[in-house]
Amino acid sequence: MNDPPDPDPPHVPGLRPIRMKDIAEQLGLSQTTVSHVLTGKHAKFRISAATVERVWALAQKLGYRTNAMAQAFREQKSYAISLAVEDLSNPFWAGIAVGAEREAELHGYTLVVSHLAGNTGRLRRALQLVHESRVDGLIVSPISGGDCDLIAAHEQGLPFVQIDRAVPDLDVACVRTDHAAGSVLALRHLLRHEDRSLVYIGGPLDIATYRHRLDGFQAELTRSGVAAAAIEELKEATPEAAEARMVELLQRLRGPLAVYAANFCSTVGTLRGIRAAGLSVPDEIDVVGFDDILMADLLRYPVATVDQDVGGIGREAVRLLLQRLAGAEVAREVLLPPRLTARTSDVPRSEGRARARRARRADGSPDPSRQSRSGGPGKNKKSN
Amino acid sequence: MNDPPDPDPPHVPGLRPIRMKDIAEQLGLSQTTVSHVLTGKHAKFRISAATVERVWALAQKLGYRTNAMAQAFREQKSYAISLAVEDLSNPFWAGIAVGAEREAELHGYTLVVSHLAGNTGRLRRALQLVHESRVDGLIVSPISGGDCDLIAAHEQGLPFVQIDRAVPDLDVACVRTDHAAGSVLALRHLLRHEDRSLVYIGGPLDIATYRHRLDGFQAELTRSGVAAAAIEELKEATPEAAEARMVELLQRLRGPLAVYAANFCSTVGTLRGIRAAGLSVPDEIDVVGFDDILMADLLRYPVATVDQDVGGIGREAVRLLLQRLAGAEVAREVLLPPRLTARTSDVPRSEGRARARRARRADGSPDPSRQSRSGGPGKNKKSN
DNA sequence: ATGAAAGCGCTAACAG
DNA sequence: CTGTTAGCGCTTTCAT
Repeated sequence: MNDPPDPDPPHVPGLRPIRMKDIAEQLGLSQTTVSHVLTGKHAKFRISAATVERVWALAQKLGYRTNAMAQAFREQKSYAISLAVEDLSNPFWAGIAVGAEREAELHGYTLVVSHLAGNTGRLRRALQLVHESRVDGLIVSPISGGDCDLIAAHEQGLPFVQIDRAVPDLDVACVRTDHAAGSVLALRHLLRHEDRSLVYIGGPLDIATYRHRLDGFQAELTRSGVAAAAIEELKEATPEAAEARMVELLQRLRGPLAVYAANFCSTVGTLRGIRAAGLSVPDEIDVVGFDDILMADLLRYPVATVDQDVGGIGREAVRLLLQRLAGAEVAREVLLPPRLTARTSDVPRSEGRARARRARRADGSPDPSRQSRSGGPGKNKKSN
Repeated sequence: MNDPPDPDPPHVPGLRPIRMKDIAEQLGLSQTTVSHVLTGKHAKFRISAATVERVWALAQKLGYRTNAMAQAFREQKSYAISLAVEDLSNPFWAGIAVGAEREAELHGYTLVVSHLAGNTGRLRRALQLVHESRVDGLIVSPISGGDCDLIAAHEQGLPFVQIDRAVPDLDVACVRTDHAAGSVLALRHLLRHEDRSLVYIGGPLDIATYRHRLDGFQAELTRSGVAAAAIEELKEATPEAAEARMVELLQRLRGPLAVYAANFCSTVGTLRGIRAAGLSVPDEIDVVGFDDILMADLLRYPVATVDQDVGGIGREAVRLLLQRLAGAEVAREVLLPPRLTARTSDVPRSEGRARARRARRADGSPDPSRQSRSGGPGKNKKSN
């Protein structure tokens, strides 16, 4: 329509992005030369400094942006990776996403997220993204029922890495917390008091995660030459189950206890059971939980927790995936060390205050304090 | 290298995806015809049923997948949108991401996430993604210091929508909770007892969100013909500030109270202050908080909360963005109604149990109960 | 030191 | 009903 009356469009805002061709034409150069300059290969092609300068200047003036779609098409690389997790709204997975996004960005990659919600259909769609080259590779946390899909995907050579959980007998890298090491931390912490009966309470042992935690606990017991008063396996990892079991346990067991509640829900249930029994933590019963996730801050229970390096899981998963995309052989398993966070009193101070800050809402207001804790990308705001 | 000795590769797994051309050649058809069939336009072009069938069969057999990059390049549409939020690891934003991802997927779009962490550099990179056509549009929650970047982006015609917060005087759609309506819910709930002094405690009023909440509260006060005993504006929205204020308040005010703690941190602080004073909720003091976010479940405080429809914010933001990308005029502001969740006792039951389930870790174990609550996409698992 | 040309996989306008 | 052709923006030989 109105093409002829528009022979010199300097920078009309939303209309038609600038292409290399545009720059070339206005400069009386070939598009090739512009490409050489703009992709930083002017040295290699010995473009004259003057030309380089002119191209740069005009590109700047016109607001040239490389067209990522054309580039992706040309190179057959989308520069995007996908993260498919069970439940993005869960702080555990969200933390992984944060770490992954950070690392991906560092390498010029974009992070696409998929919320699987236990749905194998969604898992298949996530795998599709790779097949369709919408993303170059996938980071996935295996969900129940999806094992065969992942096995098939691997046979087709589809590039992915697993996180948190590994499909049995599948030769694909997995990044997760070293749960056994976490149990070692927990036990050593509990062993700082003498003469306490040791209790382990955790989730069902057919789940590999819980198996690892108990194994680590028992191995360290052996090494320490001590015995546990009770090993409690819950049939269901819920606060209710843990609370019930704890109440029951407190009737059986005498004397001061040291409890390792080996997962989040067990921790909550354990604390409730203890409170219901009218006992105090940590004076009468000491508790170490697993996974922090805001809880300790909000409840202000003086419990120590074994915290997973969720950001690290995301970060390492991305690194592994990118290595694999680059054709390198990668580790079969990457274990990240957890850390133990001790909390001393009911009154938040120092570290406690830092944690409180993480739960605070900013909502547009400047955040006065902003320094990383332990390298993790886990700064939080906005909780109202 | 070994190209000649491989003239007929049926479906070698990871090697070279099948193109339309491959199908066309093997069938002695033109690539165009294959395209017509595979894109479902065979009716329009009146392709013979036999041909359609042959193409379909071979595509199936060869495992043809449309190459999204080529398609994106051709159509100049990436079929990806970006969600840039302050802090992905915060359940509020993560919930929005879940809702957004669901809606995006429904429309064949992919969701790219960016974790801004209050960093304007990251915001600019998020805007870059659109400039570079890596994504078609952006959903962004304005962060402090980023207003000018967003204003500039809008002037350049870059397609985006805002969530939760709106840059003042910027004519760009914003999707957020109807905070004022939330306050109405809160006040009506508190007014169910007679003879209670009403207290409002909330964050600083230079933040629009908190302003809206107080405005809604006061408007409803007027409509109800009642007066508040105290309107408390905290300088900082932290649990510590709220607790201190509450302690102070409890010394000043006599008689049964009904408190509206208008944001999450205020709620936590308020409850702590009340507990510190040895008073009981809700018998001596009734409390309505703002934003659920696991708290009520873990703390089992019998407080009601005004909960935001976080999934809905994500969903509507995507809808608006896609409409705008389709060239439609869109609403300037979309307000989502919050809902009030009442909790009656200390013992979790019915709804309480459903909430508990959300906080539970599945980790590979099958999830027995799986039905949506109130249309929101917020099924949760994995918290250990 | 610069340019011409081909092609990545797909779609669409236009012929037959 | 099916095929020919051109082109999306960019990179990359290969010439000059």
